[in-house]
Amino acid sequence: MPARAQTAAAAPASPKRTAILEAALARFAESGVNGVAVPDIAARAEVGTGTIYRYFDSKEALVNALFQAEKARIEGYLTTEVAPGDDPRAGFNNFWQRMMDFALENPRSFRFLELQDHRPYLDKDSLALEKKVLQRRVKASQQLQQQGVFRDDLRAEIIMAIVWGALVNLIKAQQAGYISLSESDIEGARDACWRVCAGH
Amino acid sequence: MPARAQTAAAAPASPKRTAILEAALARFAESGVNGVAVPDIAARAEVGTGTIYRYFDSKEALVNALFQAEKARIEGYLTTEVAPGDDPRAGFNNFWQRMMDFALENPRSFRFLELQDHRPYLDKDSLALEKKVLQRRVKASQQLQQQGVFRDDLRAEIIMAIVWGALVNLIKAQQAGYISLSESDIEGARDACWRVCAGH
Amino acid sequence: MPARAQTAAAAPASPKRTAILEAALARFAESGVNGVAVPDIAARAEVGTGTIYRYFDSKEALVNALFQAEKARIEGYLTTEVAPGDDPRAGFNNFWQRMMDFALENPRSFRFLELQDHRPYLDKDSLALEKKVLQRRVKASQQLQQQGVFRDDLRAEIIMAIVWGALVNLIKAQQAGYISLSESDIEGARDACWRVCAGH
Amino acid sequence: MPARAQTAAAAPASPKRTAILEAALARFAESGVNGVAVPDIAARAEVGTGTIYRYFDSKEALVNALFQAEKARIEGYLTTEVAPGDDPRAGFNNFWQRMMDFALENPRSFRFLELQDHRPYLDKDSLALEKKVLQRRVKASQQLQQQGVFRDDLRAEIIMAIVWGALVNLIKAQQAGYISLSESDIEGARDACWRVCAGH
DNA sequence: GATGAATGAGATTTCATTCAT
DNA sequence: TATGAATGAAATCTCATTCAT
Repeated sequence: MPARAQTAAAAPASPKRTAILEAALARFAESGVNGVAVPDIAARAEVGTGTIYRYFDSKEALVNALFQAEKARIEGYLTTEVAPGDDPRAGFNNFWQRMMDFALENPRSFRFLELQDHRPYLDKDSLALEKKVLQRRVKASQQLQQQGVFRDDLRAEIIMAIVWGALVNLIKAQQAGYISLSESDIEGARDACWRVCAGH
Repeated sequence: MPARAQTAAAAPASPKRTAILEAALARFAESGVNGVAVPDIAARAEVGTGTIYRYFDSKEALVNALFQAEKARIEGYLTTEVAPGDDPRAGFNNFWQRMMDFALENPRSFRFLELQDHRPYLDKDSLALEKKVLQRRVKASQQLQQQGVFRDDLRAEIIMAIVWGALVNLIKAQQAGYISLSESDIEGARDACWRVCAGH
Repeated sequence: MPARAQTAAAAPASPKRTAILEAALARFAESGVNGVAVPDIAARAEVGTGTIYRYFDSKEALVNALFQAEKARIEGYLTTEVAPGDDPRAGFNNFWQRMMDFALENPRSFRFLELQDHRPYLDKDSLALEKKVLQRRVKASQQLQQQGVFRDDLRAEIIMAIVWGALVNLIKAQQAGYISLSESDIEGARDACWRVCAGH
Repeated sequence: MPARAQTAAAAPASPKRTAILEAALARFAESGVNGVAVPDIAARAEVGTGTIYRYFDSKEALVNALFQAEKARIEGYLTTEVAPGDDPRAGFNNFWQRMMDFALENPRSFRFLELQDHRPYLDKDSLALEKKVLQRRVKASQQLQQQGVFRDDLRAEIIMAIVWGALVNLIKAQQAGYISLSESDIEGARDACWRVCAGH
């Protein structure tokens, strides 16, 4: 059996299960979790309504499984092994570009994760996962501070919150049609955020 | 205290109406728009269910009235007359502090506005108001660019999106309990964002 | 105190009471009893909602009072003293014309009485009144049979049901816009109904 | 037995759908459309409340479907092919008898159709159907006039309105318990109505 | 007496979930 | 295992009636 990216919950992959998760993502991204009825998802996944309940205990469970899967997906996309000698600035640029690429290639995933209406559905595991992901990012920032790359007059959590908030808001503004990001906009924003992180 | 903007919709204030809006804000901030039934709001406002429908045509209309009122409130809070000779850096610091104060004093308002699950309820007026508010902020940024205060190698929309996104995410992280912002955190974050805006 | 036409229930006349009954008639004729809310009637009568409940115990009581008043009105309109020597054919023509005139002059009264959606509201008194009115008409037919004017191979009730049904349906068809009744249509219909009643 | 007209709306028959329509007819005939709540119908049909909404978009849609079905049913019952050589008087007698039979066999259908409180619910299709049915009857009368069977000093619409009004009122009076129709009453009424139609 | 804002029981409708096939 | 028709609890909304002013 091939090694498989660990999905958050130990859940057997299967074509139907995958189809359901994809359909749910598509519909949730369009209309929000509350705006989508379970039979809608079934129709989009081309399975029977009851089949969804064979793979997920409830709509809530489906939302959580999807949340955890997408959270894992974006994390997998963003995470890179950093070798000791790598140029930190190039690493930051790389991270920035990956995130932009992810949002461009997976707009539905991005929308679903940033749409906040799944929040009342999230269970302990999902919330724990979210916390873990945040902590991992904070830890990375702290390392960069210790290496003298990031300025240390600002707590790592604060740096992270600023950069992540900026990044997410740029993408949301673009998806909402408020702005359109050119290559140079993206680079300019990236450099501006670098000024947030990096010392004088 | 900042000048208060005129309440968005031309609706006669009345104690019951006010109580309903307050109750709705409290409940929506807690559980999301979709997680709150109209009788819940009525109970919290200590009015009959039917009374809500005397003041608002529907739950949707209530959400829109609340959205517009809170949007106007935060705008009123943030907006200041800028005299030509004012120090731009002090103005930025002032803006930053006002926003932090607003979030501290009106956590429910902030949560409601940033909770995205009202989006499917928003009508043309609400969306237009949101756009107007954004445009006003962009215009302010453009002026600062023209005055040579903000760097001009980054479009004003981009600057705005970064700073606003950062600000909102800091507050959300605090409200979610992920971080706790001290005075110096707030000042540090403010200065970091100033580095986003201001030239070299 | 002036002599006053006996309203079915012993109810004190008063300007407000009259205004309420008129408003109710107007609105019921437009939208049906079920399609009209009590505050609508109050608005049309230019009185407070509560005032209606000073004059009538309930919406049901109002419907009954109106039913009885209008039933009495149409009866008063149709009833004539018949002197022994009067020409029976002229009497019939007269009755026919009165009914047509009534429907023309009081379209709302006619519509309300023929609209059937008040039926579930009617109380014992209203139903008794309706029965009494019918019996009076049957009795008149019987007298005409005894006088040899109406044919006696058909029970008086049957004759009445036919003529009244025809008359009402003609007026309803006109009010619904299905037909438009000219003078000669009315006379032709009258003569056709005379053929129902009169012998050989 | 008369040829049955195609069910008005192109809706797939199904046991549940049929049960719902039957239950609705029974309850509406008893208490009027406004006097019956949807769960009442569901209980009578022995289905869940939600099931009604699987088959009909709304209570209004259910009323219209029922109206159209019953209108089609009575039309199918009344309509016969007339061969050129048929005796017109026998045809009239036959029509009369069919209508009486229908009312006897389908008292609820008759009551529902004559109860006017469905009127505010009727949609364009239902009103168009009603008009079509009326026009068909008028046309039949006109043909009889052209054949010299019906007198031509009275417009066909007027003849129809009289005869139909008489017929309906007889049945209503019987259903209301005001009169009881014997065989000879029915024949006498029929012959009286023939005198309305037929010449000289 | 007159008012009309307030009420809450009850109506219509939705949708997450079940279960017979 | 897969299905989707059926369900009924719960949501939104209406309106006859009350009662403090």
